[in-house]
Amino acid sequence: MSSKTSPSAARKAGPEQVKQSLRVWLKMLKATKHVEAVVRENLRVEFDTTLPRFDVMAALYRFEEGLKMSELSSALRVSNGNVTGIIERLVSDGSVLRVPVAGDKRAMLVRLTQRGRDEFARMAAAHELWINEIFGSLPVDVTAGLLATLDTIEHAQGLYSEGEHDA
Amino acid sequence: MSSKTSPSAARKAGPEQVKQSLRVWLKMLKATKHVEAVVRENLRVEFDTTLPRFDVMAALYRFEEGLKMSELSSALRVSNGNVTGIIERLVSDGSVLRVPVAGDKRAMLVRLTQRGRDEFARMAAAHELWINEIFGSLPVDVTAGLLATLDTIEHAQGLYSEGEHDA
DNA sequence: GCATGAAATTTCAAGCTTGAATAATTTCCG
DNA sequence: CGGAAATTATTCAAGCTTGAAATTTCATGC
Repeated sequence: MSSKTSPSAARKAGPEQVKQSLRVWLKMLKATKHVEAVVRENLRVEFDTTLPRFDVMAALYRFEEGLKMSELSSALRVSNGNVTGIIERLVSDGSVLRVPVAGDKRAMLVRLTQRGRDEFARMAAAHELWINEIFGSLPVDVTAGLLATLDTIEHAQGLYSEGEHDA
Repeated sequence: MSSKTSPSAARKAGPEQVKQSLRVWLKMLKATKHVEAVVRENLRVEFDTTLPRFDVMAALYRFEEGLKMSELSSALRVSNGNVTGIIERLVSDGSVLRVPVAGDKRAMLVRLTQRGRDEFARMAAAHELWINEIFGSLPVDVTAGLLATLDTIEHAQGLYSEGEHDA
């Protein structure tokens, strides 16, 4: 009768653990969305631009020599077609330049114009302050712990072969 | 000449702190996007649905009696017009029902159909497991610390009068 | 009753995002 | 060389998202 051996019981997640996981995730999501909303709003009001544009410019700022479309989309981890549209608008704004790649007629190199660089430098400076207004109040040991925990999350399940991590 | 008193120096954030804030934020954003991407992909592949739809259904699941469109959009913290489109699609899927509000011809109550409830229950169960796969490996004290830290972030700057917090 | 403003919702234009399909080019190999 | 496969980028349809404008209805005060 009592021969119930419950084979998978050892590795089974308790309902309490599942709930806690969910709770943490929802809070993390909420906090992230909150910060993102602040950044979006500030970008819109102070610089009349958007977060995706900002992200693209940030990537191009870092690679002065320019990036191929495919490099850009994989750096930002978004789809190819996505970047096409954003770059299009940045080009017509005069912030980004397209140059053909020597020796490969398929590829295009995109890079910031000087105007784009100046623009982004101003935005990045403001952005740093916005973020620091939110995160700057955390004690150093807390942010250190947060960094460590977030690292763990990223590597929690090696199911997805993450491409190159940017430094 | 040397009468520079630098009035704001006392409260000035050190460049090291700003950098650390930025580092934490970028990592938090990255981790959140990673988890979100997993959820989106799983919802798409296993249930042929989207995260926004899931979010709407989650809210409606919690309020069995239904919600007004305005209540729904403020619960999800998205724009009014946004919800309209999502509900439209959920209605034509047969997952959501619209009922007029007695005594107010402007308002509409939206609620899950039985089919919608069953659908969501299955999705929610799977969702819990996905999340637990990622967060379940964290030690209890770490998740506790994470929860506390995230709370601090939400309330770091009381610049925005947050509406009602959902429990 | 009636005007005036508030509230609830939809509509709209613009932009973001994805995954799939397409097109052009390059690379690999036989 | 010449064709199959891989790479690069764009196009496309569908859906999400926003803020603003428009619409309808309600509430208030006169």
